[in-house]
Amino acid sequence: MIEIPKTYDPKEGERQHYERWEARGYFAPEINQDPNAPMFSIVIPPPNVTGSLHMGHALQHTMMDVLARYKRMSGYRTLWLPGMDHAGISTQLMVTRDLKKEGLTRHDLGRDKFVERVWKWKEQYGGQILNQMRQEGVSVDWSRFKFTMDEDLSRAVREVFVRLYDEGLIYRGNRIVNWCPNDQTVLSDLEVQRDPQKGKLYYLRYPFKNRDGAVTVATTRPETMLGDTAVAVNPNDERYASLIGEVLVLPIVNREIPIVADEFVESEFGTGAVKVTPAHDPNDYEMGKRHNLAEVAVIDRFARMTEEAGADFAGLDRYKARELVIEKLEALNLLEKTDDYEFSISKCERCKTVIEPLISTQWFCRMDQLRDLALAKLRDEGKPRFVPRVPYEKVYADWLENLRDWTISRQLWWGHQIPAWYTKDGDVIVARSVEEARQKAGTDDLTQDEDVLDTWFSSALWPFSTMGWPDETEDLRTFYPTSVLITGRDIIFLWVSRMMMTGLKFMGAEAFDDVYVHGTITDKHGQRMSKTKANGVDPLDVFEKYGVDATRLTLASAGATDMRWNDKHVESYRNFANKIWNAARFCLMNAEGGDSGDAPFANREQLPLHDRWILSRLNRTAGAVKQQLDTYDFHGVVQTLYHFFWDDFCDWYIELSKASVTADTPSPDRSLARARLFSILEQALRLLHPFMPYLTEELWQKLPVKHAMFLHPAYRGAEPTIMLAAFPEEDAALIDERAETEMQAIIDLISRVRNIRSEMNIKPGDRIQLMIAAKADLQPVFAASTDQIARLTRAKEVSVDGHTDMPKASARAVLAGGAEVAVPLEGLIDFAQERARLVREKEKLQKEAGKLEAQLGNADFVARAPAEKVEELRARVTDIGQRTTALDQMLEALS
RNA sequence: AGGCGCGUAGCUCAGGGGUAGAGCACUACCUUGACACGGUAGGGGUCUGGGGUUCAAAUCCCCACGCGCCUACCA
Repeated sequence: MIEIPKTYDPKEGERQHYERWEARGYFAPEINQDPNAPMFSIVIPPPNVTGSLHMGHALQHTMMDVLARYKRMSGYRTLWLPGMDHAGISTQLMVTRDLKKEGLTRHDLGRDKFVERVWKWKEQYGGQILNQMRQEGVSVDWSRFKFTMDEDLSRAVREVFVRLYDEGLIYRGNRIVNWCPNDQTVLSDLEVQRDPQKGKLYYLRYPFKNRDGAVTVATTRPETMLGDTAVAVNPNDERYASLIGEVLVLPIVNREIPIVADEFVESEFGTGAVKVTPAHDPNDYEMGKRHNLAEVAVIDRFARMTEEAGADFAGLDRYKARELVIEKLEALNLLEKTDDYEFSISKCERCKTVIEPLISTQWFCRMDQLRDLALAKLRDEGKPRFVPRVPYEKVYADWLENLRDWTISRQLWWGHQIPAWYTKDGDVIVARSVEEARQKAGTDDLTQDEDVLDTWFSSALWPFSTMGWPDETEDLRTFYPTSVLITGRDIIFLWVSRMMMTGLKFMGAEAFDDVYVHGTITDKHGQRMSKTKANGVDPLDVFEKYGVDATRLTLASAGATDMRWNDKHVESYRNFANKIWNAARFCLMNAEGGDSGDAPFANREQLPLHDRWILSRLNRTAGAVKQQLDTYDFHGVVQTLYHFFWDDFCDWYIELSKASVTADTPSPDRSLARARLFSILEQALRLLHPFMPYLTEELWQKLPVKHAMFLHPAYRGAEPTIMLAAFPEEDAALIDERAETEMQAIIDLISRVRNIRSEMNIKPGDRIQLMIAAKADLQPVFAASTDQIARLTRAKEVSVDGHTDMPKASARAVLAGGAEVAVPLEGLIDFAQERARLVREKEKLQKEAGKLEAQLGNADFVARAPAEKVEELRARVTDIGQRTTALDQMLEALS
């Protein structure tokens, strides 16, 4: 007898097991000794160096770990590659904030010192998430850990940059961009968020130069009028048709500007005439290009007015300038009116500062060729396969279709400095290194471009840069393309699509076969968890309270849909973990003799029903689990495992085995029963392991079984651990329909008797007598199980025959299929109560029969529904009829 | 403004043309030799509303309402 505590304490094993797994190299693909093993690989979406573990991480890490462990146990050469992202802007902001506390700016330090400081910060605080990840139990290969700023990854970045530049896909240009006046850098469209905003719509009058009157334009940003170089109207707008080509005098600045015609203008909006500020609005910029308009920059990089805005304005903040413009226009009687107006405004995703569109020289990446590669892959091969396919495949494709050039330079110091150098004459040399640049330029007198690359540029190369590209490494040959990417929907554009494009371009193959897009964990009100709202739940707290395994089950069961977080969920899975613990506890308490014999389920035909049944259920479960894992049905697979373990194994199999297992005297039968119990438990633990790594390892190690025997052949010789044991596969030969049907009859019978006990208020300690009447086919089934039936219904006597004459004073029930059971209750039965119970029973049946008969009475149904459907209904009606008749007889007997 | 998703038991969610499901919560009984983080038996839903297709709709289609997300060049 092996004694373990009554309650599972998750903390005990968590650290210890993880350290052992890691130390022994179980996470590395090299543990697999089968040269022909199939491959499975995942690269982790690298968390930001500034980050700490949140629910989103815990969710996706759980899912990745489930898959990695499942595949590893199934004999796949499995690589889950971990890493971290340098997170350009976020990290630079973090360190800048630190400096501010010391009263310093980054400029006080200078670039080199600042970057040095960021590295130091990274060593000290960065990557705390990595230790938190260890707690989650993630089976990542830490020996392959990568950081996006590692030298090898930086080399890949430069290589890609040079190749794209040489092909003309990367270029430097002067264009309107999103500028963050706070972070002092350009941002890509994807790093800008649109927020609804309550503001005003100002109607400004611009007088004609050569005639009386004025044209009124509407704007939300009157301060930009100082930079206007035209007014545009729709060419089909009759109101303005005759005015096209006329000249207006821009108030305050007194610049002469033309009225131009452009399709872009919506006649219905405002006055149908639009002021055009090419230097400060993306649309106006495009219009300016179309009409050859001057670009007058009136706002600078600090969102202050420039000299160009005029002496009264120069140096003013953009919002102060707005007030002054309005003031001046009012004085000139050129402000027609002001309306309240709600619109959306672009903000910096990081610091929430309002973006200022500016014309600036930046590096851009042309996306057309890359986009076409990705679209062709999707169209021709259906790759990547999105799960769920709807809506993500369409979202992905639509975005690609409308892709515009990507602004890849950033005015930051933390990141990959752009591998471009300038000669004194201003020639641009793009090269892999300064040496190469010097060689190309023929001079040493070069200055490197100050800017760094968008963080997502290096992320885009992640699946192959981490595996050694541009070298042709063994890892690339083995693990690329990766098997699946697990990610949230917020980075499909920022990251997923870009990895796909660069993978196709530089590896000639998709970055991953499948993309699984998981749901979002929200707070109980359905709100996104966020730091600013302070509504987040810290996964580490949850681990502490309920254990890692329970948390993992909760997260896995969320699947692809959003889930409102509630500790109750984790609590129920904590209870499940405890249930598993105690089922094992029962087995271990009855361990003696259970380790005898390696094939406890031999001679299958002679096995007791419950043994054949549990084998069938186990194999069915294994089949379902495989099918569900292979289709990323995380929610489904958790349900499957939960119900198999709790309902089938605990509620029925253990209970049905108890008589044999707990027999007082040792016997071959007892040993065999114990061995069978261990066998099922052992396999169940293996099925559960990908989800509950700690608990299953803890228990598996305690089982009195020959552990090495269960290792997957690919790991033969390894120190036994459940994480390298073979994942149970369905053996179709062990699926036993007959056993399941017969077992169902017994379960029904027991449930009905228990129902009688409960409804008739029979005291738990009272032993009852059971009389079962069954047809010839079921008689032997019940007869063979009378001991177990007696045990589970607390009966002292069970008889089975064809048609017993039931005593009048008995509570009775009729089972599906026609078997009847009676519980004689001489002196105990309350006839009125029993009648009421039977009437309720009958009413239920009649309600169902009513529906069925109505359907069968419908000629159309009988004529058009599939014949087997009609047959099925008829059979059900017949069955209900028989049971009703039986109930009537019972009622009659009671009257 | 468009696109998409969702609306199922008090709560959180599965399911998805043919007998409405789970967990939690609730009721009653039970400390039965694994587990009260447990056992047994129950109660509870006209599957948001309205139309349509069909022999049959919670499920498919249309409309409405409510909620959420994404995309966007209406100043």
